[in-house]
Amino acid sequence: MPELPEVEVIRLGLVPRVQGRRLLGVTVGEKRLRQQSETMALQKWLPGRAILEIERRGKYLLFHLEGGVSLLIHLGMTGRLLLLPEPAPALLPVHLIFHLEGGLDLAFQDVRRFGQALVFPPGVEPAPLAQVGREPFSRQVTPQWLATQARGRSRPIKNFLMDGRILAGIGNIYASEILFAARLHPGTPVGRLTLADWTRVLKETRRILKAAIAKGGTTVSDYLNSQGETGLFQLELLVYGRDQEPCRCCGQTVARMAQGGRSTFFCPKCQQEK
DNA sequence: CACCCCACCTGCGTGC
DNA sequence: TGCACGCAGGTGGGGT
Repeated sequence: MPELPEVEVIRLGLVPRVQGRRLLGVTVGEKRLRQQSETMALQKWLPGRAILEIERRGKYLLFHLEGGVSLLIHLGMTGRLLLLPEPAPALLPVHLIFHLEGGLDLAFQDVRRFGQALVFPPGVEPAPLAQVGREPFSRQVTPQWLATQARGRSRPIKNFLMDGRILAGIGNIYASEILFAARLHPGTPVGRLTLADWTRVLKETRRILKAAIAKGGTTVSDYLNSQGETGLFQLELLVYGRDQEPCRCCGQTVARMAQGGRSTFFCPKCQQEK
C-alpha cells in the first residue's frame, strides 16, 4: 500500500504526538511479520527509551531512540501504524503494540504481513537502508543524475522508477501517474530518454508526490494514516485504476498492461512510444 | 552486472 | 450459495 507520500503522512502525524515520548513496553502478537526482530530483541532494546526522532527513508520509517538504538518499520502492502488511546480497542489482529508514555499505544497492524519491524542496537546501521536509493526531493537528484543512472540500460522506465535502489519511495500507483503526467510510454527503455525527458520526469515526480502528501496520501483499499483517516489523493488519480475509462486529457480509453508482474495504467494516445 | 520472475500472505470481487 | 481464480500501495532472492 504505502508509497512515499503515505509513509510521509504517517510520519508527519506521528512526529508531534510521539516524538519525545518514552516507549514503556511492547506487546508482540501471534503471527510474525515477514521481517520481524525476535521478541527477546524487541524486549531488550525498546522499553524505557525515549523516541528522539522519526525519519523517513524511501518507504521506511526509522525511529531513533535514546542510546543510539533504532527501530526500523516498513509497512509492506497493507501495513498500518495507528495511534490509539490506551487501552487499544480490540481491532483486527495487531502484530505489535508499542506502549508509550502518556497513555498512548502505537499499533502495527498488517493483514498480509509483508511489513517489517526490526530493532538495531547502538552503532549498527540498519541493513535494509543500505539498499535505499536517493530521495526524490534531494538536491542530489537531478535530471543529469537520472540520465547517468539510466545510461546503457534497457529496462522500461516504469520499472526504473519503481526501483527503490535508484529513486526511493515510488511505487506502483505513483509510477503510472508520473509517466502519464510526463507523457511517456511506460515501456520506453530508459536508455532512450533524453535530458528533456528526465527533466519532465523529475518535475512531475516531485509535483505529484508533493500534491499526494498535501492530500493525505492515496487510499485505494487499506491505507489509513496514524489517526485512522483515509487519504484523498485517490480522487486526483488520472490513470491508476482507470482501466477502460476515458483519459481525462484526450478521451481515449485508458489501457492496462502488466510490467514486472504489476499492473501499469496509461493512455495509449497521450503516452506514445517514441 | 542487468534484468525478470516468483515467493511471501490474506482478503475481496468476479464469473461460472 | 459455493468455489476457483485473479488481483492488490511491498521487498528480496534466485535464475538466466
